Amino acid sequence: MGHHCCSKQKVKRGLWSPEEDEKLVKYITTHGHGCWSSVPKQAGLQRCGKSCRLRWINYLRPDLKRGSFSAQEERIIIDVHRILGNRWAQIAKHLPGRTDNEVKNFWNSCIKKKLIAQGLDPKTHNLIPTARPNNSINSANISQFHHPHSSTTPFTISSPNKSFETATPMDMNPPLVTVPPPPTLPLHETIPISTFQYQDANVLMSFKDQNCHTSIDFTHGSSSLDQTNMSSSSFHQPGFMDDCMWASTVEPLEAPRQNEVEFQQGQGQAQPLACKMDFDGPNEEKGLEMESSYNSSTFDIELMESALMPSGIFCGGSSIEQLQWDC
DNA sequence: AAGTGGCTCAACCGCCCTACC
DNA sequence: GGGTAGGGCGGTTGAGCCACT
Repeated sequence: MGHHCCSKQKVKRGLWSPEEDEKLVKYITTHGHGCWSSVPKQAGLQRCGKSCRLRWINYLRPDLKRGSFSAQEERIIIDVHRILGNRWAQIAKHLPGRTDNEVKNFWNSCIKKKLIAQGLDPKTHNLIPTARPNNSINSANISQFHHPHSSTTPFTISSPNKSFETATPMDMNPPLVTVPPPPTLPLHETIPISTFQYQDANVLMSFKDQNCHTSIDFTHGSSSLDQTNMSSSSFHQPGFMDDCMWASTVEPLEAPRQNEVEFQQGQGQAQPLACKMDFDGPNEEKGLEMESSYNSSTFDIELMESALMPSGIFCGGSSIEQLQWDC
């Protein structure tokens, strides 16, 4: 059964011929697509509007990048997928010229198998407990383990707080730096996550916790990230929240100021929470502190710095910090 | 040469969301 | 509020290709 937009008329299905492609390209480049359901008729095609849309988006668009994925693109897909999961359209937005379909196919045909071969669960990116990776992995080489696809990856575990680099053997969740719990676990703890340079950067954070209450303080040199534009309600909804964009404005202030964001999740299953914050501003050093109170058994924090740049995302040296507490 | 199985990827399917009436 | 259309997106399918037997 076809889509309701094309159920009324006879439509052709299957592969597109060069003639059909030519008709569609000619029409859209001169008229634009407008309403897709009217495109086939206007362009003289016996196709469903939806099919035209798909053909244009996935194949005929002039800004598409053809050819195989680069190592950097592969790394980006893996890193973003680890946070967002199978949200191909979202992942594809980080790869100029690539479509969600392309990313999805590449994942299913290539990356997924690579991860499995390395003993990693492609869904969680964690080590499969019973799996034995094909290649032996040195547990001390955390950065290499986490990003096995690129020796030149910009991601390094290089927290300014050296204690975070003291990792325990990676027998449970190898993609994360596991921090041994302190002898007496404090209910509240302030953790300096990282200090980094940024330029028009995003910070993408995900939380996977149980009954966790977290607040994050941003300090920003002589200016501040204004909290007033934040949609606070969306921060409290369970599940992934990549769309709760915090469109902060950076306003110069006379004195450093802190902003606090609170995340709270109710009882129940651990769920991934993610938020994305956009920062506009010049290169400046910014401190980021996280204060958390928790009573869960596991609490993962992941920070990723990226930059929206035409050549791709993710810039910076110590651009990712990952911590895990095992209480 | 023919058959088979695995792989890739373009295209479709079905569901969901939003806008509009 | 309910129905409908259009668009977006993730999952799935299947044609075509290739390597192997």
